[in-house]
Amino acid sequence: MDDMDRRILHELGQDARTSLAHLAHVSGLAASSVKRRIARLEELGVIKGYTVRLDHHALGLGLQALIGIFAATGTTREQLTDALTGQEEIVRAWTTAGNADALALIRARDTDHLEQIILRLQRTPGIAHTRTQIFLSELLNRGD
Amino acid sequence: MDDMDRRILHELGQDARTSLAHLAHVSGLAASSVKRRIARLEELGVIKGYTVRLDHHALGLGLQALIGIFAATGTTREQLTDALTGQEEIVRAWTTAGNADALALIRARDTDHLEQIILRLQRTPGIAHTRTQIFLSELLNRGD
DNA sequence: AATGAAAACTAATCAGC
DNA sequence: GCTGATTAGTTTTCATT
Repeated sequence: MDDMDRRILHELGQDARTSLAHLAHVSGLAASSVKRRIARLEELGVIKGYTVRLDHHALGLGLQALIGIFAATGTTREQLTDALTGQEEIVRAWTTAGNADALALIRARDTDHLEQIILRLQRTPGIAHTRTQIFLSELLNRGD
Repeated sequence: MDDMDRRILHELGQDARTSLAHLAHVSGLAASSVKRRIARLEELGVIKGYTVRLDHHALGLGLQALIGIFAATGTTREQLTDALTGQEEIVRAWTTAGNADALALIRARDTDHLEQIILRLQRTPGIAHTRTQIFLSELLNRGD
C-alpha cells in the first residue's frame, strides 16, 4: 500500500468504471502496472468489489431510518445477523457499544412500508424490541 | 423503469465493472440495448455513479461511529452541511426526526482519532454539542 | 515491480428492423 | 425500442528492463 495504490483507490472511488488508460494517466504508471496493482488489491481483499451508486428516491425507496435492535437475552451474534440478513430492506447493520445492541440502516418506500419492516423485526425470534429513528434528508453521502 | 432496468441495476450492484456482454446475457437483451438502458438511467440520475467497495479495516480505518449532532439555535441546513462536509472522516450524514438534529457516520483509525474528530466537530461554529455511539462490528453491508 | 507492444476482448456507433 | 455488424477503444498477456 503506497501512494500510487491510494491514488488508484481514490480514482476508483470517484468512478469505478474508469479505464486503465485513465488510471495510468493520473498515476503516471503504465496501464499494465495499474492492472497489476488493482489485481493485487483485489487479492488482498482491500478492494471488496465494485458497486453502483443509486438515487434511491428516484427508485421509490426515499425513506431512510435507523432501527435500534434490542436483542432477547441469550441471542447470539449469528442469530442476530441471520435475523437482519433476512430483511432485504436492511442496507447496513452494526453491533454497538451504546443503548441498543445493534443498529440497522433501512430503506423503505414510505411510512407504511417502514411500519411493516418494524413489525416484521419485532416478530423475529431473538429480537425483544426496537427503537426507530427516521431520517429526514441526506446531508452528505461519500459513497462506501 | 421496468424489470429489465431493475435486473441491470441489480447486476451492477453486484459488480459495477461487469461487461455489457455479461449484462446482455443475464437480461436476454442485446449488448447495445443494455448500453442504451444504462445511458438512460445515468441521464435520469437513477445511476449516480460507480464506486469501489473497500475493506476499511485493511486500510487502517477500522473504527466506525455514529455522532449525533446538536446544532446551535439559528444554524441553517446549509451551514450544517458545510460544517460536516469539511470533516473528511464523515462518510454519511442525515438530518433526523429524533433526538439529535443530525447523525453523522464516521470512519476513524482508532479511538484517539475518533476523539480528534469529536473535538473538531464540537469546536465547529453552528454545532452546540455531540453524542457519540461507537460501532463494535459490522453485521451486514449491502453496498450503497 | 514496471514497461511497451501485440493479441484478445469489449464498448460504442449506426443503419436497418 | 431492439438488433447485429463494424469500428474504435480497452484489457490482458508477455518478453524485456
